[in-house]
Amino acid sequence: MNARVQSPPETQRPAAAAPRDPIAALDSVGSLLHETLGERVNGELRTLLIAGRLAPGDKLSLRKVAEALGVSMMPVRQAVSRLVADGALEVLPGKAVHVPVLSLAQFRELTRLRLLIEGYAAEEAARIATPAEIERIAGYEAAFRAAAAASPPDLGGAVSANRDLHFALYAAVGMPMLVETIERLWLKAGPILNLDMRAEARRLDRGSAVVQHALLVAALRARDATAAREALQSDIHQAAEHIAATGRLAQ
Amino acid sequence: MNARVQSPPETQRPAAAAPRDPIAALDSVGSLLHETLGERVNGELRTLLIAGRLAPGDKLSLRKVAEALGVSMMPVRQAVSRLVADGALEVLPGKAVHVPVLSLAQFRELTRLRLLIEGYAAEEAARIATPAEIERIAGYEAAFRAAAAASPPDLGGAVSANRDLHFALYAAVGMPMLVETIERLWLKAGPILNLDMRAEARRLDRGSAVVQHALLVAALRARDATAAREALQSDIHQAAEHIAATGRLAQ
DNA sequence: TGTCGTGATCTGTGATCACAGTTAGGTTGG
DNA sequence: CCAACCTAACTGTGATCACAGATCACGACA
Repeated sequence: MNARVQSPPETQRPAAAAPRDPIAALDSVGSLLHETLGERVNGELRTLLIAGRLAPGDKLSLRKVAEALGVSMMPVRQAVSRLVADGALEVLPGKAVHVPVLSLAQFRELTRLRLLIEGYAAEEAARIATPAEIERIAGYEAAFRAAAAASPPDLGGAVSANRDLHFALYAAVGMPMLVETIERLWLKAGPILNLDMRAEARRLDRGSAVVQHALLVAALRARDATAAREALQSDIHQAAEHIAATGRLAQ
Repeated sequence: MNARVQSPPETQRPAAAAPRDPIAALDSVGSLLHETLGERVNGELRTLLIAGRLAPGDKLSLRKVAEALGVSMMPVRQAVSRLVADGALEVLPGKAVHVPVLSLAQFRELTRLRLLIEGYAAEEAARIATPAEIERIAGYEAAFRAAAAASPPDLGGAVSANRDLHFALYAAVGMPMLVETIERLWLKAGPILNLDMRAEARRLDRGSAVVQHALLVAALRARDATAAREALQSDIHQAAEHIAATGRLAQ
């Protein structure tokens, strides 16, 4: 059933006398196009969830999703399994898989975790992000501001820019597992947060997110870790308070 | 493909005139025995990983695992899918699924995340754990100490007691998503940490874990959040340094 | 003796079918 | 007109089969 660590990888290709062999140049590509169908479906559903295109309580049928995406039921099953493991989807025995409906307590817990982990990420990013990464983040900040200021507000664009802004920040920390952890939290929060942002222009008009994003970028440029953390935490906190106030949560 | 939020759940059972029906008392149980085969396999593999019974680099075959557990390949596929989503297993196209071999950098990142999140959990637990929960944790601490002091040391018992101790602490915080997040980190770290603890008695002899565990329990009883966090972080830090010193990590 | 080629075997992936349980809609009886 | 039942459709789960790619070992050639 199991075997100990096999031969080390450096013995894979025999040492050739040629200074440059074309084989070695080829095997760097090709790793990306080996994307399995299940992973593609997984990415598709993941995007829908984070973007708030799937609302809490929405029901999905494996067969319907499979038909809509032009694949069989198997890849969908694999994708849904992974999302259920992440808590992004739920499946009760005998019932259809559905997007979980968070209770107020669960949403509050989710927000506490986001404040802790994403706050830490902002702190670290302010310390070690490269100038290029900071400017990239600033670009998304500008895009978000523009989407919010447009009339009528570009809600879909704001959702995308907001996501890009945050994850560019987290990626700048250089901790892939941290990014994965945060993405898991977004998968759970996305359906509520972004469905709301997509539905209501008021939150964008008030501009609290715009303000905090600007403060964040300024803190990054000033290498002020504390200010960066506080700006990001304020962004999360204010959005969460807005959601909690709508009373759209269960219980 | 999707439908809006359906009828609220309070309409599920028609309002009966009877003050107490035995049916309502029964449907609280039964959720546990409705365990699918895939979940059982998932739990089985998860236990093996956290306990360090599967070493980094170990290869698993879907068919072999299925045969060993007496089920078909399908439940194993589902379980492996979930564990791959958690990063606890890896599957390269065309190759067998295997336990990931962490690089030193990845292990350091994992440790940083554990210090942040589990440290936070210890802090909160010191604040809100009930006396009963603290005594439960103290019981596991005693079991760990006894396993470490035995001659020869009860390595398997120490691994179990250590796991029970930590997760009793985290459960006391009352944040299920926090526990899930931590469990995901343990799934990745377990194969290295506990394989080592299982193999080498020296770490138990030196007793650094015993000391930190005792400090942790004392801090919990004193409601000293800072001391609890520091004791837990020292426990994690010292174990991680020990692992890093062995040089068993890749690259 | 060393090295390359080649075929059998094993790998995960995907599709299709069968089944038990639930859901929803239509119909019947009051 | 309303409620209860009953049937037909739909749900996820599990099993079985087919397939392309990778691995490994044996054998032939230099």
